[in-house]
Amino acid sequence: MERKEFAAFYDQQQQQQQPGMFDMSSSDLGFMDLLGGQDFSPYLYDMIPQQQQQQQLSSSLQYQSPPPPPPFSEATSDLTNLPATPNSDSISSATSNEAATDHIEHVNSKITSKQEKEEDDEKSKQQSKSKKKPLKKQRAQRYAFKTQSEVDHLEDGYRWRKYGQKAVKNSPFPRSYYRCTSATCGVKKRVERCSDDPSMVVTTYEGQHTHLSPVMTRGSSIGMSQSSMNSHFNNYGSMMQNHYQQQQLHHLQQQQQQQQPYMYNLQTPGNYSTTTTTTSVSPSTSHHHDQSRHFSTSSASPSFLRDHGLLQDIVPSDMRKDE
DNA sequence: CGCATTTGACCGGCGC
DNA sequence: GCGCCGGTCAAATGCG
Repeated sequence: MERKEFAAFYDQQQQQQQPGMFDMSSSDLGFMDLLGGQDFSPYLYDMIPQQQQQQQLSSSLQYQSPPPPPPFSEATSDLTNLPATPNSDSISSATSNEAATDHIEHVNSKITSKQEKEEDDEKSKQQSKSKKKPLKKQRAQRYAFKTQSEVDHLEDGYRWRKYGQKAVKNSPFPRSYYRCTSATCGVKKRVERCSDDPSMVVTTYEGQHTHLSPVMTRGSSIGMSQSSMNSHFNNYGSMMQNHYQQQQLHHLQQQQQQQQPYMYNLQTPGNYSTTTTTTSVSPSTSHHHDQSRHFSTSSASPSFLRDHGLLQDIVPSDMRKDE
């Protein structure tokens, strides 16, 4: 249900047409595909159960969650160069409709060309803007997070410089563009508020940091003790790194098995939480597929993927004592 | 003073 | 070719 909402939201954001047209399975596909399926970018986003959301909203919780920083480039290795994921034909089997798929592919190609252009532009500018050959360049990896938050720009441990803001079509909320302030790091992120649900903030990361988070080496500024913040981000960073590797691993397995997308849940309980839960969620609320297939939560999975509640996200698996 | 933000201009892709 | 749109630039401004 939540994913459907998000897919519809994204659809509106992108094209303002056919809202609510996707069914569950195509929604899942659509989102994954739109945002990163082609270049094998795992997309993480919030999938808070609706009941829980409503509870949070009605109780007017000051609910903020720092979106997790993308993994460092070292963590991805050459797995990022995997071939494009063939998704539309293999996943949209059950109830997806072709119009949605076409639309998704269209938008996806749009994104591709845009990104290629941006990267080309950046290169050509750096090289004294002489001639620019449209070299095929690999897309930067992108990660989208949907987060319930009252503030637009969430702390994630990195320092960002805002370089633009644009009005979003059919949305009263603007989209902000940020770049990582680190000189050698070209990571960007976009932050926009969901027009359908103003309490939700969509953060899209593009690229991977080539450096450690500043809060790993310095203090933080969001009301935590330095030790707890360092602990949080260190653990979290390593978790995400592991997580990311696992995603890629499982993606490979999934491609071989059934090429199913996987979904994650990112949500943060509590006020300006210092914890972020990342749990596996079966795609399409798993109508017709073996849940363990999408994200190996079974015994075959690493221990950090087992359900330890919040603990699994805060304490690295090798520091926990599994009962 | 150095850095971050704001904001209008600009650019290129795309659809008509 | 034109207009729309998403994304970026960069000068002006703000702030500690």
